[in-house]
Amino acid sequence: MVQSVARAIEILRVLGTAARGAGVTEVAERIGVAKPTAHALLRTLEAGQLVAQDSETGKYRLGPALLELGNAYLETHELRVRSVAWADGLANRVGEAVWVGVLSGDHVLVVHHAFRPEGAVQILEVGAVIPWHTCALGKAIVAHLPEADRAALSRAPLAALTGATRTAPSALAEELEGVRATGYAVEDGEAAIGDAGIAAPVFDHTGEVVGAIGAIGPVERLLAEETRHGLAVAVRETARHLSRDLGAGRPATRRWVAAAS
Amino acid sequence: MVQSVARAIEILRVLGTAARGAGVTEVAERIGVAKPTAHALLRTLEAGQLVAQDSETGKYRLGPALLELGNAYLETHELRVRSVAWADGLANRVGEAVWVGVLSGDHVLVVHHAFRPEGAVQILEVGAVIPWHTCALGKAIVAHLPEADRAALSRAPLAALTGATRTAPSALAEELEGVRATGYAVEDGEAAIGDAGIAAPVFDHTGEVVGAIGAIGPVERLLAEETRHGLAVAVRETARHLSRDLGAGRPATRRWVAAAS
DNA sequence: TGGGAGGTTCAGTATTGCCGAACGGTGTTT
DNA sequence: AAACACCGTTCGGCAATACTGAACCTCCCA
Repeated sequence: MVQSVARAIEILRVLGTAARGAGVTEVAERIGVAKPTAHALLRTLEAGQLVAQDSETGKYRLGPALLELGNAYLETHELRVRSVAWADGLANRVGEAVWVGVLSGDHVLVVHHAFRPEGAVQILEVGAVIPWHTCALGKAIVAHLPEADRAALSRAPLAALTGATRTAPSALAEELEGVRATGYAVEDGEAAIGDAGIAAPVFDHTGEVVGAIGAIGPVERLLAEETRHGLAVAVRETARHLSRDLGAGRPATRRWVAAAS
Repeated sequence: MVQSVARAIEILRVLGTAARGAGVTEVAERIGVAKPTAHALLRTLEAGQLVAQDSETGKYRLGPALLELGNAYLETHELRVRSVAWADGLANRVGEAVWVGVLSGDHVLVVHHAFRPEGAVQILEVGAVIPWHTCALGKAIVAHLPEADRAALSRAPLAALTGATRTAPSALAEELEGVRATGYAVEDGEAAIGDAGIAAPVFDHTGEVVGAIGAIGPVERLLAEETRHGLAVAVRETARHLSRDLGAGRPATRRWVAAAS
């Protein structure tokens, strides 16, 4: 482990959460180093355009190179690249916005967002992060993780974002069991009031979950009795096709192939 | 300057250009360090999720945290935040896609993309980078940079992306003069054949250029004699309003206010 | 005009990161 | 089938390198 690099990464995290930027002194305090140390690290990051210094206030903020690197991450991301066509198709088929997400720590990271076909103004959510237990994507992924990983994630303290958020490990374990049985996960206002989601897991050629794909929208449209089932089927089918694209099929996931063909 | 951090940043750059990821040995060679050194740096970056290791091939690629940080950069970016509403308005007014960009080194970085209103499938270009001299956004920005910066950028070797790309410093200097005179810049198939752009500079409260906003689309629609002028006016007006939003007005940029009001 | 806060520079010290050599695994060649 | 070559990884010792305390400068505020 390289100490200075670890500290530099901490600095990026600090600047990412400090909306208006942060000064050398503040950064030094937050990461627990002397002021000149923080300064040297910041200058190095600045040279690489990972942070930028406000010419007036002297405060530091995140830099443009991060956006470039984030974009490069997306372009080299196997799941994301393959999912674009499938996500657009699904969005057109069900008439809702579609998200593709991966697990990053204990959060879900949205790596693709296909807009709702006849949508008005919609904001792009690529790059957004959501606690795994509050969204359908997260539950679909975690339900299919190896036992050990799943247990670790369920043990950690789970925040309640709305009154509907489930935080009890036992209730979640039960719900994940249901996800494995039906092949899809549902969220009903657990991350934001009124928003719902239906998502299914995506596997790669080793048979491990690599992410999930799902539809997002208002509770009224997504979870209405008459549409809900059809939507779940469409999402699940798309997830299977996408998994096949990624090479899933033979070893641990034969059942998917059998069901899809 | 912290050596190890600078090297870590180099590694990110290397991984960003290596489409299929890179191994320890390759990374070590590219940045000119011993194999164990590269390994230690990679492990540290991996702990911070800035890179991820492929569990099978052992190769390293960029990690999800970069997308999160890139997103955080966008959300704290003054110009980007303020431009969202103006860009959408402009896109609706002129019926074309609208980009907002900033200068990052000698490239333009797209920080916002408003889709064309009645557009079919459009891919999102946020995070994309384009050489400054091949796009309208870049020319609009560079034309209004301080003399010294402008000279430095024009001196550097300029790549030709299409047959229409202007690379001669003298021709560019003349064009930039024209940009300053008219208040907007034009691109005609200089980055990609058939694509055109019209952009105007955006200033902040200090009177310095911070970026540019412009319309993008096929040459036939954008540069047709009958629409071209109206489009230029709309773009320029939007840029002025956006500049005012950022506090531009009194000191060095009085002329903009006078013209706009 | 004085005080204080914040960003920046400097020089010394020992902590820390770097390298050479060696290990274990995998895929390829002979 | 055995030997080879390649790659990611680990270890230990040396010294280069990065961290710290103290001081400087500038700007802002009282």
